[in-house]
Amino acid sequence: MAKGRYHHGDLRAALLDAAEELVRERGADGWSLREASARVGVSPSAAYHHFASRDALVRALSERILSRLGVRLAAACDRAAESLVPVGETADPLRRLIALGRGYLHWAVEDPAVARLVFGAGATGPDSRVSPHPHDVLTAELDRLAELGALPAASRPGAEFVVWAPIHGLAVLLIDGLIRVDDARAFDLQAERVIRATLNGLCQESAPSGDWPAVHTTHTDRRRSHLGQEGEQVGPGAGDLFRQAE
Amino acid sequence: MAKGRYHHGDLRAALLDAAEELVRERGADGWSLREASARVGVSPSAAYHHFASRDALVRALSERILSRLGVRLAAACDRAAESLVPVGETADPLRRLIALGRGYLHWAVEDPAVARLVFGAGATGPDSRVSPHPHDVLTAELDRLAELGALPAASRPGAEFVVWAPIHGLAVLLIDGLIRVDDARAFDLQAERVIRATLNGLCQESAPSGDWPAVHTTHTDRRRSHLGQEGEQVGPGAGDLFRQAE
DNA sequence: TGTACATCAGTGAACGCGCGTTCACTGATGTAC
DNA sequence: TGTACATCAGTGAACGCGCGTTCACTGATGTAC
Repeated sequence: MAKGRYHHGDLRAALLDAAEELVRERGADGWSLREASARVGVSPSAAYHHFASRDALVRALSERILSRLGVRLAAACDRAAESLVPVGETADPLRRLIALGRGYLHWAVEDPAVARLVFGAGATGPDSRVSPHPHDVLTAELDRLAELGALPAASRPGAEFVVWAPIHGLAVLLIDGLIRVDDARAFDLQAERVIRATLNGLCQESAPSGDWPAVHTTHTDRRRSHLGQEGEQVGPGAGDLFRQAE
Repeated sequence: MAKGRYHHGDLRAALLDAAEELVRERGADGWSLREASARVGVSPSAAYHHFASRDALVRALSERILSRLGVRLAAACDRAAESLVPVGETADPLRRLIALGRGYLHWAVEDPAVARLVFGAGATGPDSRVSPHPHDVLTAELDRLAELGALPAASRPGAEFVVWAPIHGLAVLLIDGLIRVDDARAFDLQAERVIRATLNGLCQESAPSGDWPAVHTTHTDRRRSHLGQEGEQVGPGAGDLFRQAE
Protein backbone atom coordinates (compact mmCIF):
# COMPACT_ATOMS: atom_id res chain seq x y z
CA MET A 1 0.00 0.00 0.00
CA ALA A 2 3.05 2.25 -0.12
CA LYS A 3 3.09 5.21 -2.46
CA GLY A 4 4.98 5.65 -5.67
CA ARG A 5 4.73 2.02 -6.50
CA TYR A 6 4.39 0.73 -9.98
CA HIS A 7 1.24 -1.05 -8.96
CA HIS A 8 -1.26 1.35 -7.61
CA GLY A 9 -2.87 -0.75 -4.93
CA ASP A 10 -6.47 0.06 -5.58
CA LEU A 11 -6.70 1.80 -8.91
CA ARG A 12 -10.33 0.85 -9.36
CA ALA A 13 -11.43 2.77 -6.29
CA ALA A 14 -9.05 5.62 -7.08
CA LEU A 15 -10.55 6.00 -10.55
CA LEU A 16 -14.04 6.06 -9.11
CA ASP A 17 -12.95 8.72 -6.64
CA ALA A 18 -11.37 10.83 -9.34
CA ALA A 19 -14.41 10.52 -11.57
CA GLU A 20 -16.70 11.51 -8.75
CA GLU A 21 -14.55 14.53 -8.05
CA LEU A 22 -14.62 15.50 -11.71
CA VAL A 23 -18.38 15.13 -11.84
CA ARG A 24 -18.62 17.52 -8.94
CA GLU A 25 -16.28 20.02 -10.54
CA ARG A 26 -17.44 19.90 -14.11
CA GLY A 27 -20.86 18.32 -14.22
CA ALA A 28 -22.16 14.85 -14.90
CA ASP A 29 -20.82 14.77 -18.45
CA GLY A 30 -18.03 17.31 -18.44
CA TRP A 31 -15.14 14.94 -17.94
CA SER A 32 -13.35 12.12 -19.70
CA LEU A 33 -11.82 8.80 -18.83
CA ARG A 34 -8.48 10.30 -19.73
CA GLU A 35 -8.90 13.09 -17.25
CA ALA A 36 -9.79 10.72 -14.46
CA SER A 37 -6.73 8.60 -15.25
CA ALA A 38 -4.52 11.66 -15.37
CA ARG A 39 -5.80 12.84 -12.01
CA VAL A 40 -4.90 9.50 -10.47
CA GLY A 41 -1.50 9.75 -12.17
CA VAL A 42 -1.90 6.78 -14.41
CA SER A 43 -2.01 6.28 -18.15
CA PRO A 44 -5.41 6.31 -19.88
CA SER A 45 -5.15 2.69 -20.84
CA ALA A 46 -4.65 1.54 -17.27
CA ALA A 47 -8.35 2.04 -16.61
CA TYR A 48 -9.14 -0.78 -18.99
CA HIS A 49 -7.75 -3.31 -16.56
CA HIS A 50 -10.58 -2.37 -14.21
CA PHE A 51 -13.47 -1.25 -16.38
CA ALA A 52 -14.60 -2.55 -19.73
CA SER A 53 -15.35 0.95 -20.95
CA ARG A 54 -15.97 4.46 -19.84
CA ASP A 55 -19.62 3.57 -19.63
CA ALA A 56 -18.90 0.72 -17.25
CA LEU A 57 -17.04 3.13 -15.01
CA VAL A 58 -20.01 5.47 -14.98
CA ARG A 59 -22.31 2.63 -14.06
CA ALA A 60 -20.05 1.47 -11.26
CA LEU A 61 -19.85 5.02 -9.93
CA SER A 62 -23.59 5.39 -10.08
CA GLU A 63 -24.08 2.19 -8.11
CA ARG A 64 -21.58 3.21 -5.47
CA ILE A 65 -23.44 6.48 -5.03
CA LEU A 66 -26.82 4.77 -4.88
CA SER A 67 -25.60 2.46 -2.15
CA ARG A 68 -24.46 5.40 -0.07
CA LEU A 69 -27.79 7.10 -0.63
CA GLY A 70 -29.61 3.99 0.52
CA VAL A 71 -27.65 3.94 3.77
CA ARG A 72 -28.27 7.62 4.27
CA LEU A 73 -32.01 7.43 3.71
CA ALA A 74 -32.45 4.44 5.99
CA ALA A 75 -30.53 6.27 8.69
CA ALA A 76 -32.67 9.37 8.22
CA CYS A 77 -35.81 7.31 8.74
CA ASP A 78 -34.46 5.74 11.89
CA ARG A 79 -33.33 9.05 13.26
CA ALA A 80 -36.78 10.51 12.69
CA ALA A 81 -38.36 7.55 14.48
CA GLU A 82 -36.23 8.19 17.53
CA SER A 83 -37.07 11.86 17.73
CA LEU A 84 -38.95 12.96 20.79
CA VAL A 85 -42.70 13.29 20.76
CA PRO A 86 -44.27 15.96 22.99
CA VAL A 87 -46.13 14.46 25.96
CA GLY A 88 -49.81 13.97 25.30
CA GLU A 89 -49.32 13.76 21.53
CA THR A 90 -49.00 10.64 19.46
CA ALA A 91 -46.12 10.26 17.08
CA ASP A 92 -46.83 11.27 13.50
CA PRO A 93 -46.91 8.02 11.54
CA LEU A 94 -45.64 9.89 8.49
CA ARG A 95 -42.52 11.17 10.15
CA ARG A 96 -40.27 8.43 8.82
CA LEU A 97 -41.41 8.96 5.26
CA ILE A 98 -41.10 12.69 5.56
CA ALA A 99 -37.55 12.23 6.74
CA LEU A 100 -36.89 9.99 3.76
CA GLY A 101 -38.20 12.61 1.37
CA ARG A 102 -36.21 15.36 2.98
CA GLY A 103 -33.13 13.20 2.90
CA TYR A 104 -33.54 12.52 -0.80
CA LEU A 105 -33.99 16.18 -1.54
CA HIS A 106 -31.08 17.33 0.53
CA TRP A 107 -28.84 14.73 -1.04
CA ALA A 108 -29.78 15.89 -4.52
CA VAL A 109 -29.39 19.57 -3.75
CA GLU A 110 -26.10 19.19 -1.91
CA ASP A 111 -24.53 17.37 -4.80
CA PRO A 112 -26.52 18.19 -7.90
CA ALA A 113 -24.00 17.00 -10.47
CA VAL A 114 -23.61 13.64 -8.80
CA ALA A 115 -27.37 13.24 -8.59
CA ARG A 116 -27.69 14.14 -12.26
CA LEU A 117 -25.18 11.41 -13.08
CA VAL A 118 -27.15 8.84 -11.14
CA PHE A 119 -30.46 9.86 -12.67
CA GLY A 120 -28.96 9.90 -16.11
CA ALA A 121 -27.28 6.53 -15.73
CA GLY A 122 -30.68 4.90 -15.80
CA ALA A 123 -31.96 2.22 -13.52
CA THR A 124 -29.51 -0.15 -11.94
CA GLY A 125 -29.49 -3.48 -13.70
CA PRO A 126 -30.76 -6.70 -12.16
CA ASP A 127 -27.21 -7.80 -11.34
CA SER A 128 -26.27 -4.69 -9.41
CA ARG A 129 -24.97 -5.00 -5.90
CA VAL A 130 -26.55 -1.78 -4.71
CA SER A 131 -27.44 -2.34 -1.10
CA PRO A 132 -29.48 -1.05 0.50
CA HIS A 133 -31.13 0.24 -2.66
CA PRO A 134 -32.94 3.55 -2.04
CA HIS A 135 -35.97 2.10 -3.71
CA ASP A 136 -36.04 -0.78 -1.25
CA VAL A 137 -35.87 1.68 1.62
CA LEU A 138 -38.91 3.47 0.26
CA THR A 139 -40.77 0.22 -0.25
CA ALA A 140 -40.05 -0.85 3.30
CA GLU A 141 -41.35 2.43 4.69
CA LEU A 142 -44.57 2.17 2.73
CA ASP A 143 -45.01 -1.41 3.92
CA ARG A 144 -44.55 -0.21 7.45
CA LEU A 145 -47.13 2.53 6.95
CA ALA A 146 -49.59 0.00 5.57
CA GLU A 147 -49.04 -2.29 8.54
CA LEU A 148 -49.68 0.61 10.88
CA GLY A 149 -52.96 1.13 9.10
CA ALA A 150 -52.06 4.71 8.24
CA LEU A 151 -52.13 3.74 4.58
CA PRO A 152 -55.20 1.80 3.44
CA ALA A 153 -54.29 -1.65 2.14
CA ALA A 154 -56.09 -0.89 -1.11
CA SER A 155 -53.87 2.10 -1.68
CA ARG A 156 -50.64 0.27 -1.05
CA PRO A 157 -50.01 -1.06 -4.58
CA GLY A 158 -48.19 1.51 -6.63
CA ALA A 159 -47.87 3.88 -3.72
CA GLU A 160 -44.15 4.06 -4.47
CA PHE A 161 -44.86 6.23 -7.46
CA VAL A 162 -47.29 8.49 -5.78
CA VAL A 163 -44.66 9.24 -3.17
CA TRP A 164 -41.52 9.06 -5.27
CA ALA A 165 -42.76 11.24 -8.11
CA PRO A 166 -43.16 14.50 -6.18
CA ILE A 167 -39.91 14.11 -4.31
CA HIS A 168 -37.98 13.20 -7.40
CA GLY A 169 -39.73 15.94 -9.31
CA LEU A 170 -38.75 18.57 -6.82
CA ALA A 171 -35.20 17.27 -6.87
CA VAL A 172 -34.78 17.43 -10.63
CA LEU A 173 -36.55 20.76 -10.93
CA LEU A 174 -33.91 22.11 -8.60
CA ILE A 175 -30.99 20.29 -10.17
CA ASP A 176 -31.93 21.35 -13.66
CA GLY A 177 -32.40 24.91 -12.60
CA LEU A 178 -36.10 25.08 -13.44
CA ILE A 179 -36.71 26.24 -9.89
CA ARG A 180 -34.38 28.67 -8.28
CA VAL A 181 -33.93 28.66 -4.56
CA ASP A 182 -32.54 31.63 -2.79
CA ASP A 183 -34.24 31.13 0.53
CA ALA A 184 -33.38 27.81 2.10
CA ARG A 185 -35.88 28.08 4.92
CA ALA A 186 -38.78 28.79 2.59
CA PHE A 187 -37.74 25.98 0.36
CA ASP A 188 -37.54 23.52 3.21
CA LEU A 189 -41.06 24.45 4.19
CA GLN A 190 -42.29 24.02 0.65
CA ALA A 191 -40.56 20.67 0.30
CA GLU A 192 -42.19 19.34 3.42
CA ARG A 193 -45.44 20.78 2.18
CA VAL A 194 -45.19 18.82 -1.06
CA ILE A 195 -44.43 15.62 0.80
CA ARG A 196 -47.24 16.10 3.28
CA ALA A 197 -49.77 17.05 0.66
CA THR A 198 -48.94 13.93 -1.27
CA LEU A 199 -49.00 11.59 1.69
CA ASN A 200 -52.22 13.04 3.01
CA GLY A 201 -53.81 12.86 -0.39
CA LEU A 202 -52.63 9.29 -0.73
CA CYS A 203 -53.87 8.19 2.68
CA GLN A 204 -57.28 9.68 2.06
CA GLU A 205 -57.77 8.69 -1.52
CA SER A 206 -60.82 6.81 -2.64
CA ALA A 207 -59.60 3.68 -4.35
CA PRO A 208 -61.08 2.52 -7.62
CA SER A 209 -63.06 -0.70 -7.58
CA GLY A 210 -60.53 -3.04 -6.02
CA ASP A 211 -56.86 -2.22 -5.57
CA TRP A 212 -54.83 0.12 -7.72
CA PRO A 213 -53.16 -1.60 -10.61
CA ALA A 214 -49.48 -2.35 -10.29
CA VAL A 215 -46.79 -0.37 -12.06
CA HIS A 216 -43.21 -1.52 -12.38
CA THR A 217 -39.89 0.02 -11.73
CA THR A 218 -36.84 -1.41 -13.36
CA HIS A 219 -35.59 -2.00 -9.88
CA THR A 220 -38.55 -3.84 -8.44
CA ASP A 221 -38.69 -6.05 -11.48
CA ARG A 222 -35.47 -7.71 -10.56
CA ARG A 223 -36.90 -8.62 -7.20
CA ARG A 224 -40.12 -10.04 -8.61
CA SER A 225 -41.67 -9.41 -5.24
CA HIS A 226 -44.97 -8.14 -4.00
CA LEU A 227 -45.97 -6.05 -6.99
CA GLY A 228 -46.75 -9.13 -9.07
CA GLN A 229 -49.02 -9.07 -12.11
CA GLU A 230 -46.52 -8.97 -14.94
CA GLY A 231 -47.01 -9.29 -18.63
CA GLU A 232 -50.37 -7.60 -18.98
CA GLN A 233 -51.42 -6.80 -22.49
CA VAL A 234 -51.06 -3.31 -23.81
CA GLY A 235 -53.92 -1.81 -25.80
CA PRO A 236 -53.53 -0.86 -29.44
CA GLY A 237 -51.55 2.28 -30.04
CA ALA A 238 -50.48 2.46 -26.46
CA GLY A 239 -47.02 1.33 -27.42
CA ASP A 240 -46.52 4.67 -29.10
CA LEU A 241 -47.55 6.66 -26.10
CA PHE A 242 -45.84 4.57 -23.51
CA ARG A 243 -42.87 3.13 -25.20
CA GLN A 244 -40.16 2.06 -22.85
CA ALA A 245 -37.13 4.29 -22.53
CA GLU A 246 -34.23 2.34 -23.88
CA MET B 1 -39.02 29.51 -52.45
CA ALA B 2 -38.02 27.23 -55.32
CA LYS B 3 -35.77 24.26 -54.63
CA GLY B 4 -32.15 23.79 -55.56
CA ARG B 5 -31.44 27.42 -55.03
CA TYR B 6 -28.22 28.72 -53.72
CA HIS B 7 -30.09 30.50 -51.01
CA HIS B 8 -32.12 28.15 -48.95
CA GLY B 9 -35.11 30.29 -48.16
CA ASP B 10 -35.54 29.48 -44.52
CA LEU B 11 -32.42 27.75 -43.36
CA ARG B 12 -33.00 28.72 -39.77
CA ALA B 13 -36.26 26.82 -39.54
CA ALA B 14 -34.84 23.95 -41.57
CA LEU B 15 -31.94 23.57 -39.17
CA LEU B 16 -34.29 23.54 -36.21
CA ASP B 17 -36.39 20.89 -37.93
CA ALA B 18 -33.36 18.75 -38.68
CA ALA B 19 -32.06 19.10 -35.15
CA GLU B 20 -35.42 18.12 -33.73
CA GLU B 21 -35.50 15.07 -35.96
CA LEU B 22 -32.01 14.11 -34.87
CA VAL B 23 -32.93 14.52 -31.22
CA ARG B 24 -35.79 12.12 -31.78
CA GLU B 25 -33.62 9.60 -33.56
CA ARG B 26 -30.52 9.73 -31.46
CA GLY B 27 -31.35 11.32 -28.16
CA ALA B 28 -31.04 14.80 -26.74
CA ASP B 29 -27.25 14.86 -27.04
CA GLY B 30 -26.50 12.31 -29.71
CA TRP B 31 -26.16 14.65 -32.64
CA SER B 32 -23.98 17.46 -33.89
CA LEU B 33 -24.37 20.74 -35.63
CA ARG B 34 -22.56 19.20 -38.59
CA GLU B 35 -25.09 16.43 -38.82
CA ALA B 36 -28.00 18.83 -38.76
CA SER B 37 -26.37 20.91 -41.50
CA ALA B 38 -25.67 17.83 -43.58
CA ARG B 39 -29.24 16.70 -43.27
CA VAL B 40 -30.46 20.01 -44.59
CA GLY B 41 -27.89 19.74 -47.38
CA VAL B 42 -25.83 22.70 -46.39
CA SER B 43 -22.27 23.18 -45.26
CA PRO B 44 -21.56 23.17 -41.51
CA SER B 45 -20.54 26.78 -41.51
CA ALA B 46 -23.83 27.95 -43.00
CA ALA B 47 -25.48 27.47 -39.61
CA TYR B 48 -23.41 30.32 -38.23
CA HIS B 49 -25.35 32.83 -40.26
CA HIS B 50 -28.40 31.93 -38.18
CA PHE B 51 -27.12 30.82 -34.80
CA ALA B 52 -24.20 32.13 -32.80
CA SER B 53 -23.27 28.62 -31.70
CA ARG B 54 -24.54 25.12 -31.38
CA ASP B 55 -25.75 26.04 -27.94
CA ALA B 56 -27.81 28.90 -29.31
CA LEU B 57 -29.45 26.49 -31.72
CA VAL B 58 -30.33 24.16 -28.85
CA ARG B 59 -31.83 27.02 -26.90
CA ALA B 60 -33.88 28.17 -29.86
CA LEU B 61 -35.12 24.64 -30.40
CA SER B 62 -36.03 24.28 -26.77
CA GLU B 63 -38.03 27.48 -26.86
CA ARG B 64 -39.87 26.47 -29.98
CA ILE B 65 -40.84 23.21 -28.31
CA LEU B 66 -41.91 24.94 -25.11
CA SER B 67 -44.18 27.25 -27.05
CA ARG B 68 -45.88 24.32 -28.72
CA LEU B 69 -46.28 22.64 -25.34
CA GLY B 70 -47.87 25.76 -23.92
CA VAL B 71 -50.44 25.81 -26.72
CA ARG B 72 -51.11 22.14 -26.24
CA LEU B 73 -51.61 22.36 -22.50
CA ALA B 74 -53.91 25.35 -22.73
CA ALA B 75 -55.97 23.51 -25.31
CA ALA B 76 -56.14 20.42 -23.10
CA CYS B 77 -57.50 22.50 -20.24
CA ASP B 78 -60.14 24.08 -22.43
CA ARG B 79 -61.17 20.77 -23.89
CA ALA B 80 -61.59 19.32 -20.40
CA ALA B 81 -63.74 22.28 -19.39
CA GLU B 82 -66.06 21.66 -22.30
CA SER B 83 -66.52 17.98 -21.56
CA LEU B 84 -69.99 16.90 -20.62
CA VAL B 85 -71.01 16.61 -17.00
CA PRO B 86 -73.60 13.95 -16.13
CA VAL B 87 -76.94 15.49 -15.20
CA GLY B 88 -77.36 15.99 -11.48
CA GLU B 89 -73.61 16.17 -10.88
CA THR B 90 -71.49 19.26 -10.60
CA ALA B 91 -68.39 19.63 -12.70
CA ASP B 92 -65.16 18.60 -10.98
CA PRO B 93 -63.29 21.85 -10.35
CA LEU B 94 -60.03 19.95 -10.72
CA ARG B 95 -60.74 18.67 -14.17
CA ARG B 96 -58.84 21.41 -15.98
CA LEU B 97 -55.72 20.88 -13.89
CA ILE B 98 -55.94 17.14 -14.25
CA ALA B 99 -56.10 17.57 -18.00
CA LEU B 100 -53.04 19.81 -17.81
CA GLY B 101 -51.12 17.19 -15.88
CA ARG B 102 -52.11 14.42 -18.22
CA GLY B 103 -51.18 16.57 -21.17
CA TYR B 104 -47.73 17.26 -19.76
CA LEU B 105 -47.15 13.58 -19.09
CA HIS B 106 -48.34 12.44 -22.47
CA TRP B 107 -46.21 15.02 -24.19
CA ALA B 108 -43.13 13.84 -22.31
CA VAL B 109 -43.77 10.18 -22.89
CA GLU B 110 -44.62 10.54 -26.55
CA ASP B 111 -41.40 12.33 -27.26
CA PRO B 112 -38.99 11.51 -24.48
CA ALA B 113 -35.82 12.69 -26.19
CA VAL B 114 -37.29 16.04 -27.05
CA ALA B 115 -38.55 16.46 -23.50
CA ARG B 116 -35.10 15.56 -22.17
CA LEU B 117 -33.62 18.27 -24.36
CA VAL B 118 -36.01 20.86 -23.02
CA PHE B 119 -35.47 19.85 -19.41
CA GLY B 120 -31.74 19.79 -19.89
CA ALA B 121 -31.64 23.15 -21.62
CA GLY B 122 -32.52 24.79 -18.34
CA ALA B 123 -35.04 27.50 -17.78
CA THR B 124 -35.85 29.87 -20.57
CA GLY B 125 -34.15 33.19 -20.14
CA PRO B 126 -35.94 36.43 -19.36
CA ASP B 127 -35.77 37.51 -23.00
CA SER B 128 -37.36 34.40 -24.42
CA ARG B 129 -40.37 34.69 -26.66
CA VAL B 130 -41.98 31.49 -25.44
CA SER B 131 -45.68 32.06 -25.59
CA PRO B 132 -47.79 30.80 -24.06
CA HIS B 133 -45.22 29.50 -21.60
CA PRO B 134 -46.34 26.20 -20.01
CA HIS B 135 -45.58 27.67 -16.64
CA ASP B 136 -47.94 30.55 -17.26
CA VAL B 137 -50.66 28.11 -18.23
CA LEU B 138 -50.23 26.33 -14.91
CA THR B 139 -50.23 29.59 -13.00
CA ALA B 140 -53.45 30.66 -14.69
CA GLU B 141 -55.15 27.39 -13.81
CA LEU B 142 -54.18 27.67 -10.17
CA ASP B 143 -55.43 31.25 -10.10
CA ARG B 144 -58.70 30.07 -11.52
CA LEU B 145 -58.95 27.33 -8.90
CA ALA B 146 -58.30 29.86 -6.17
CA GLU B 147 -60.99 32.15 -7.54
CA LEU B 148 -63.43 29.26 -7.56
CA GLY B 149 -62.63 28.74 -3.90
CA ALA B 150 -61.55 25.16 -4.51
CA LEU B 151 -58.06 26.11 -3.42
CA PRO B 152 -57.84 28.10 -0.16
CA ALA B 153 -56.30 31.50 -0.68
CA ALA B 154 -53.68 30.76 1.96
CA SER B 155 -52.53 27.75 -0.02
CA ARG B 156 -52.20 29.57 -3.30
CA PRO B 157 -48.63 30.88 -2.89
CA GLY B 158 -46.16 28.31 -4.07
CA ALA B 159 -48.90 25.94 -5.18
CA GLU B 160 -47.12 25.74 -8.55
CA PHE B 161 -44.47 23.56 -7.02
CA VAL B 162 -46.78 21.31 -5.15
CA VAL B 163 -48.55 20.56 -8.41
CA TRP B 164 -45.66 20.73 -10.84
CA ALA B 165 -43.28 18.54 -8.85
CA PRO B 166 -45.26 15.28 -8.99
CA ILE B 167 -46.15 15.66 -12.64
CA HIS B 168 -42.65 16.57 -13.64
CA GLY B 169 -41.30 13.82 -11.41
CA LEU B 170 -43.44 11.20 -13.04
CA ALA B 171 -42.40 12.48 -16.43
CA VAL B 172 -38.67 12.30 -15.80
CA LEU B 173 -38.88 8.98 -13.99
CA LEU B 174 -40.39 7.62 -17.19
CA ILE B 175 -38.06 9.44 -19.55
CA ASP B 176 -34.98 8.37 -17.68
CA GLY B 177 -36.15 4.78 -17.50
CA LEU B 178 -36.38 4.65 -13.73
CA ILE B 179 -39.95 3.51 -14.12
CA ARG B 180 -40.85 1.07 -16.82
CA VAL B 181 -44.29 1.09 -18.25
CA ASP B 182 -45.63 -1.89 -20.07
CA ASP B 183 -49.29 -1.37 -19.35
CA ALA B 184 -50.52 1.95 -20.62
CA ARG B 185 -53.93 1.70 -19.01
CA ALA B 186 -52.52 0.99 -15.57
CA PHE B 187 -50.08 3.82 -15.95
CA ASP B 188 -52.74 6.27 -16.96
CA LEU B 189 -54.68 5.36 -13.86
CA GLN B 190 -51.61 5.80 -11.69
CA ALA B 191 -50.79 9.12 -13.26
CA GLU B 192 -54.25 10.47 -12.57
CA ARG B 193 -53.95 9.05 -9.08
CA VAL B 194 -50.77 10.99 -8.44
CA ILE B 195 -52.32 14.19 -9.70
CA ARG B 196 -55.50 13.73 -7.72
CA ALA B 197 -53.71 12.79 -4.53
CA THR B 198 -51.58 15.90 -4.81
CA LEU B 199 -54.43 18.25 -5.59
CA ASN B 200 -56.62 16.82 -2.86
CA GLY B 201 -53.79 16.98 -0.39
CA LEU B 202 -53.14 20.55 -1.43
CA CYS B 203 -56.75 21.68 -1.20
CA GLN B 204 -57.11 20.19 2.26
CA GLU B 205 -53.81 21.18 3.73
CA SER B 206 -53.56 23.09 6.94
CA ALA B 207 -51.54 26.19 6.23
CA PRO B 208 -48.82 27.33 8.59
CA SER B 209 -49.41 30.56 10.46
CA GLY B 210 -50.22 32.89 7.59
CA ASP B 211 -49.60 32.06 3.97
CA TRP B 212 -46.97 29.71 2.62
CA PRO B 213 -43.71 31.42 1.83
CA ALA B 214 -42.96 32.16 -1.80
CA VAL B 215 -40.54 30.17 -3.89
CA HIS B 216 -39.25 31.28 -7.25
CA THR B 217 -38.96 29.75 -10.63
CA THR B 218 -36.56 31.16 -13.11
CA HIS B 219 -39.56 31.75 -15.29
CA THR B 220 -41.74 33.60 -12.82
CA ASP B 221 -38.83 35.80 -11.86
CA ARG B 222 -38.82 37.43 -15.22
CA ARG B 223 -42.43 38.34 -14.78
CA ARG B 224 -41.96 39.76 -11.29
CA SER B 225 -45.62 39.12 -10.68
CA HIS B 226 -47.68 37.90 -7.79
CA LEU B 227 -45.06 35.86 -5.99
CA GLY B 228 -43.28 38.97 -4.76
CA GLN B 229 -41.03 38.94 -1.70
CA GLU B 230 -37.62 38.81 -3.32
CA GLY B 231 -34.22 39.10 -1.77
CA GLU B 232 -34.86 37.42 1.55
CA GLN B 233 -31.82 36.61 3.56
CA VAL B 234 -30.48 33.08 3.59
CA GLY B 235 -29.38 31.57 6.89
CA PRO B 236 -25.78 30.61 7.53
CA GLY B 237 -24.64 27.49 5.75
CA ALA B 238 -27.80 27.32 3.75
CA GLY B 239 -25.94 28.42 0.67
CA ASP B 240 -24.17 25.09 0.65
CA LEU B 241 -27.35 23.09 0.82
CA PHE B 242 -29.33 25.15 -1.57
CA ARG B 243 -26.88 26.63 -3.96
CA GLN B 244 -28.39 27.71 -7.19
CA ALA B 245 -27.91 25.45 -10.16
CA GLU B 246 -25.89 27.41 -12.64
C1' DT C 1 15.54 -19.38 2.11
C1' DG C 2 16.44 -18.77 -2.74
C1' DT C 3 15.14 -19.09 -7.33
C1' DA C 4 12.12 -19.76 -11.61
C1' DC C 5 8.30 -18.38 -13.55
C1' DA C 6 3.33 -17.21 -14.36
C1' DT C 7 0.32 -13.60 -13.78
C1' DC C 8 -0.99 -9.13 -12.85
C1' DA C 9 -1.26 -4.24 -13.60
C1' DG C 10 0.96 -0.90 -15.39
C1' DT C 11 3.18 2.05 -19.88
C1' DG C 12 3.23 4.87 -23.99
C1' DA C 13 2.48 5.33 -28.65
C1' DA C 14 -0.84 5.19 -31.94
C1' DC C 15 -5.49 4.59 -34.21
C1' DG C 16 -9.27 6.88 -36.30
C1' DC C 17 -12.72 9.83 -35.32
C1' DG C 18 -15.89 13.71 -35.45
C1' DC C 19 -16.46 17.80 -33.30
C1' DG C 20 -17.34 23.22 -33.04
C1' DT C 21 -15.70 27.04 -35.09
C1' DT C 22 -13.11 30.36 -38.23
C1' DC C 23 -11.93 32.33 -42.52
C1' DA C 24 -11.49 34.17 -46.98
C1' DC C 25 -14.29 33.47 -50.62
C1' DT C 26 -18.28 33.93 -54.03
C1' DG C 27 -22.66 33.41 -56.17
C1' DA C 28 -27.44 35.06 -55.63
C1' DT C 29 -30.57 38.52 -54.39
C1' DG C 30 -32.73 42.83 -54.14
C1' DT C 31 -32.69 47.75 -54.43
C1' DA C 32 -31.66 52.59 -56.11
C1' DC C 33 -31.49 55.35 -59.86
C1' DT D 1 -36.74 48.69 -67.93
C1' DG D 2 -31.78 48.11 -67.41
C1' DT D 3 -27.77 48.43 -64.92
C1' DA D 4 -24.49 49.10 -60.81
C1' DC D 5 -23.72 47.73 -56.64
C1' DA D 6 -24.30 46.59 -51.65
C1' DT D 7 -25.69 43.02 -48.90
C1' DC D 8 -26.98 38.58 -47.86
C1' DA D 9 -26.36 33.69 -47.33
C1' DG D 10 -24.07 30.32 -48.89
C1' DT D 11 -19.16 27.34 -49.79
C1' DG D 12 -15.20 24.50 -48.63
C1' DA D 13 -10.91 24.03 -46.64
C1' DA D 14 -8.69 24.19 -42.54
C1' DC D 15 -7.81 24.85 -37.44
C1' DG D 16 -6.87 22.55 -33.20
C1' DC D 17 -8.79 19.61 -30.14
C1' DG D 18 -9.56 15.76 -27.07
C1' DC D 19 -11.80 11.71 -27.11
C1' DG D 20 -12.35 6.29 -26.27
C1' DT D 21 -9.97 2.45 -27.24
C1' DT D 22 -6.25 -0.91 -28.87
C1' DC D 23 -1.83 -2.91 -28.82
C1' DA D 24 2.57 -4.81 -27.98
C1' DC D 25 5.27 -4.11 -24.29
C1' DT D 26 7.43 -4.57 -19.50
C1' DG D 27 8.25 -4.05 -14.69
C1' DA D 28 6.35 -5.70 -10.25
C1' DT D 29 4.29 -9.13 -7.60
C1' DG D 30 3.42 -13.42 -5.56
C1' DT D 31 3.66 -18.34 -5.50
C1' DA D 32 5.57 -23.21 -5.98
C1' DC D 33 9.22 -25.98 -5.06
